[in-house]
Amino acid sequence: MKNKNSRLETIRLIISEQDIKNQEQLLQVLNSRGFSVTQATLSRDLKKMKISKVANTYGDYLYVLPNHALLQKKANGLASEGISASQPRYGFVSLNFSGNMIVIKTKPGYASSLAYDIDNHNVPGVLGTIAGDDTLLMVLAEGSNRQEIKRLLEPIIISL
Amino acid sequence: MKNKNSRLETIRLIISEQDIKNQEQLLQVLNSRGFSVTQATLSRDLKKMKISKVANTYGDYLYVLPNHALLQKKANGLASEGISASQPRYGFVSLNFSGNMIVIKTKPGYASSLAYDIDNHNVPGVLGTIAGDDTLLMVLAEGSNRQEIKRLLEPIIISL
DNA sequence: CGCCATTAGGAATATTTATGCAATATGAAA
DNA sequence: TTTCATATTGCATAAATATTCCTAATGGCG
Repeated sequence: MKNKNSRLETIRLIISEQDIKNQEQLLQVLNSRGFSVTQATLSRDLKKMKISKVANTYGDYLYVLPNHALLQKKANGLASEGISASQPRYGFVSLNFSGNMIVIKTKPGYASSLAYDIDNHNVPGVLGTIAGDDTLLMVLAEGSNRQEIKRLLEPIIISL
Repeated sequence: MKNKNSRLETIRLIISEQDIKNQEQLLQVLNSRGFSVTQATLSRDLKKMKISKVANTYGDYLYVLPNHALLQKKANGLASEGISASQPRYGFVSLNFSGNMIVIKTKPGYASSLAYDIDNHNVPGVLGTIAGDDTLLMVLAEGSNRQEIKRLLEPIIISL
């Protein structure tokens, strides 16, 4: 049962882990993980997360997460002002500032969904994000206060 | 009326030129171009070409070609320090400076083709670009003049 | 030519997804 | 707490898309 956010997060995980070809199937999987909702709710959930169905090489249409990045990068920031998660969400690993940028490392595959969530929160001072597979690059507005941005990001990354 | 292949090609063209949100709408456009078919045929056509519907930044689900790089549209709008499209009809959404970088936001799927184009123009002062799905990051040479760079970029963005 | 296999496509229908409405829950403000 | 606003969700149904079934048209090939 749990709450909506954990359901959304679970949906993202399921979508990225296995081939889901319709909402009925997604419903089954969610049930097996303790979530009980109707197809109507799933339709709304998917729309909210901008999830869509695209064809794979075999022509099967499967649900996929949005904002899949085309590039992967590696970062090597310094860590004096970073965050380390106690109860990491989204496979969060680390966060470091470098110049007017933030580099967030995640477990493989998690970067884009975290980027999606950060984008959705419209954090002031964050001009944009680019996500690879396990690295998320955020560009900050000039004059941004690092502590302030960190304070705003922390609940998004860690909470729940 | 013509043959199937020219219809398929026309569909591809329409999809990449305008925002099509359902098969009914596509049907209208095809009619206006002299093709007369039913929704059933369109469904088959779209499947054959692996076309799918994905959400744009505003949450509207639109048909897109399987290869995002094929999306080529035109950009309009430009502005003061940065450039921003007040009513973004094309891929370009906004441009902002931050330190020695520029962040360009585009509609989903457009960033990489814009990056490609900018790279090809060898704009002096632009060291390199990296693109995600809807965000393009450009790294500028130190001491670059913003107005100068903007002046060089504008025609590229607008003429896309 | 006649015969068969293949392809294309319409009409009707099935399947899948989205939504209007109403009920309940949650949260904020007084 | 009470009240008002907003969010969440299910149910029923609408809308959108896919498919089944059938007919025609086409192209070898003997």
